[in-house]
Amino acid sequence: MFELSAKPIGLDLAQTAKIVRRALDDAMIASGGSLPVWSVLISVKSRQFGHQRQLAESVGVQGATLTHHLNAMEADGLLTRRRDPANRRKHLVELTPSGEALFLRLRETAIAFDRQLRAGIGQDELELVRAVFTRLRANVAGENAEAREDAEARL
Amino acid sequence: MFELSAKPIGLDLAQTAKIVRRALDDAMIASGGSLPVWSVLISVKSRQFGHQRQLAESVGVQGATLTHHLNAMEADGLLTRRRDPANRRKHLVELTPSGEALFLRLRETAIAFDRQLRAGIGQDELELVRAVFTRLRANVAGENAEAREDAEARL
DNA sequence: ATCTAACAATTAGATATCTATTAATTGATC
DNA sequence: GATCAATTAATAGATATCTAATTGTTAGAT
Repeated sequence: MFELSAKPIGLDLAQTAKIVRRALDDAMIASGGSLPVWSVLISVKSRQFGHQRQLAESVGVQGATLTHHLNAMEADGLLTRRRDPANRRKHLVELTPSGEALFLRLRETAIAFDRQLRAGIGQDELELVRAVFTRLRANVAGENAEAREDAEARL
Repeated sequence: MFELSAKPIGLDLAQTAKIVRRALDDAMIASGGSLPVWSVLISVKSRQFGHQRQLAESVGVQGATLTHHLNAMEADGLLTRRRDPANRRKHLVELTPSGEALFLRLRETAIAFDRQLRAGIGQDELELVRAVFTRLRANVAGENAEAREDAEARL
């Protein structure tokens, strides 16, 4: 209609991701957490003694966003932060027993959600989708570089 | 490791969507708009004389979020809102010449972005990915219904 | 030893989104 | 015709995210 493909793949991707993310968030809330809380919990568990910089990357948010969630989770008694004695710029993040318990509960929810999510989709199809995802990310990485050059050119 | 598949498809979906969305937003900003602005512009153009309720659905946000963007875009002189004489509860949203001009500019950006995004991906692969997206949405729709029942059961 | 650059986390301020509530209008029923 | 329910948009208040600036700490250079 506007010379755009009937439905740009980026639009389909965004809408699907929004629906799925929302559903997972709902499920996590019903289990006493939230999607960001689950992301932080699994990242902390996956790399014991991780510092916040690594942690933020693992969660997939900026450092400031992580600080925000850690504040809330520390206030809720899910984790503790203390200075790394070896390098006092760094904070060591560790789960409390309460945090461990919530991790276990949310893990069940995540497993059930993932099972439901991939129902009726073959392993080969999933592999192909993952490959396309990889290509999509690579394609916009190039796009980004161009946009950055454009922006710099205007300075 | 935690009995979750190496990388849940939902996680891959979310991360890819975030990267692509961000890249498109950057491109739109470089062209003098933003992703939400582009979404509103194309939705308004697609359904001339649309009311806000339909418009919000088309954009994929809640009514309150649309109001927020319309306020900003009206302040920027991109569109006008006026009462529908036939039903004064409804507002008619229309683009100004400035809004039309921005639409044309951002359309170029969107077309270029979509071309870049799907580079090196075959039509058959895209079809399969779309089919998987449809299945993912259907799968979480069921999940949602269950969560809702759970929530109600607890009241 | 001091000074400067780099690094880690936090804070401040902005945007985008949501749900719940309110205000205005319409239509239907008594 | 008055009242009550439904509809539409706006507002209020919350959460999640970002970038930019700030604070404290470390390491390297002179």
